[in-house]
Amino acid sequence: MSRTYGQRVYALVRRGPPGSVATYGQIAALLGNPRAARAVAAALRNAPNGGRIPCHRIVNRRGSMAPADVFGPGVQSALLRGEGVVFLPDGSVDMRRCLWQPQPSDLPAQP
DNA sequence: CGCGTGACGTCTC
DNA sequence: CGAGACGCCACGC
Repeated sequence: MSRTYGQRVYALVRRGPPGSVATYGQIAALLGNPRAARAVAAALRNAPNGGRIPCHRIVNRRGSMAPADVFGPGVQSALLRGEGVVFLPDGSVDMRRCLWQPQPSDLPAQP
């Protein structure tokens, strides 16, 4: 089945555990293209929330989250806080502590 | 069917 | 070390 880039992104994002966050570039790199961070964002932008995709766990490389217009005013930060994500005084996520570290076992099997 | 835009990141000068 | 250009995918017009 020809899976679109978004489908692969969704599958990987779904593996992200609560309390941890991942970056666009990280997902793209895991897919094999570290320069496809924008593609990840494009896919998540149209990600079907009905598919239970924790798109709110994806933040940028600096730990800043997407504009409030995307999810809502302070919604993403509230969701992350509810999961136990640690925030820094400047309002960004503490990547040093909450960055998702995927193990080989958590990654999809290699065809 | 083609161009421009957008939740980004890496590479090059 | 800083700024600029390119790359990737999906969607709207």
